[in-house]
Amino acid sequence: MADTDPTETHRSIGRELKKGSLELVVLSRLVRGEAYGYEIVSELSARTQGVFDITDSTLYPVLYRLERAGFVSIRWETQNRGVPRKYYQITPKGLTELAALRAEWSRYVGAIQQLLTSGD
Amino acid sequence: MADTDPTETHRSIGRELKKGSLELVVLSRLVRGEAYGYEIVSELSARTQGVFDITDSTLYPVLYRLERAGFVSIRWETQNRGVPRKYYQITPKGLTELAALRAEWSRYVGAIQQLLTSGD
DNA sequence: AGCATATATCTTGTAGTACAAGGTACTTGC
DNA sequence: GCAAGTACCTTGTACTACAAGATATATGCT
Repeated sequence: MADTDPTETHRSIGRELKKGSLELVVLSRLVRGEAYGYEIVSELSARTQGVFDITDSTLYPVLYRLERAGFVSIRWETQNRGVPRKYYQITPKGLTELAALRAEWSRYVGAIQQLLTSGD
Repeated sequence: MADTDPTETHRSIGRELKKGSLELVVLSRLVRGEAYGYEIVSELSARTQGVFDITDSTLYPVLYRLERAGFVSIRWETQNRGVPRKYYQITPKGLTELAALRAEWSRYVGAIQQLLTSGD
């Protein structure tokens, strides 16, 4: 077993940081207007200069969760040219959730900031 | 199967938010001086007014990970009165890691902030 | 003495999650 | 024809926070 790799200290920090904030980010995007999955993936990476870099196999389960909870609604667009697209829109319930997530995020970031700058 | 609970939307948001930032928080605490597990648990909750609330069964695996990676060192203190305490100190390697985690955290928070305030 | 409570550590099992890897379907360019 | 890009979805894996429980020592109460 290759269990004693000295270089295997912290495989990927950012991976775990995304947990819990993905819903917030996606819902926040949908406030600006409807969008489809593939669009969101490439947009997030571009807008954050690659910091928030996710794959489609990460996003689709997120969208499915949001849909199942009633935070987004779906509209299929089978256009003449190209693969059919599944457009997602934020619902009133989703807007409420977004406000809660924003508050939670602020509280959490504030708490960590307080811990990091504890010059006590 | 109780799978269709309407009230089961987002069990606990904060739970997932902690992932990836626990190492940062713990190492940051140890810069102020050595501490033992039970102490850290109660201190974090108090310092953040209950926002960053973890249990000991969450912290101990974290400390074990940090120790295994060489980011903290251990000193047992078997005093006359009370249960023996396991004191943790941050190592030079841990200080380097802390700097990296701080940078990663800043980048990540900055990226999200940018996404949330995109008035475009 | 007996027993609950607080301190302090550790282990096991569970649910949730990001992501790699792969699959399907349609369209355009070579 | 066929590779590459777009766009969707599924399965399996590694990691994680945490509940639940176990263990040991000391103090307070009856």
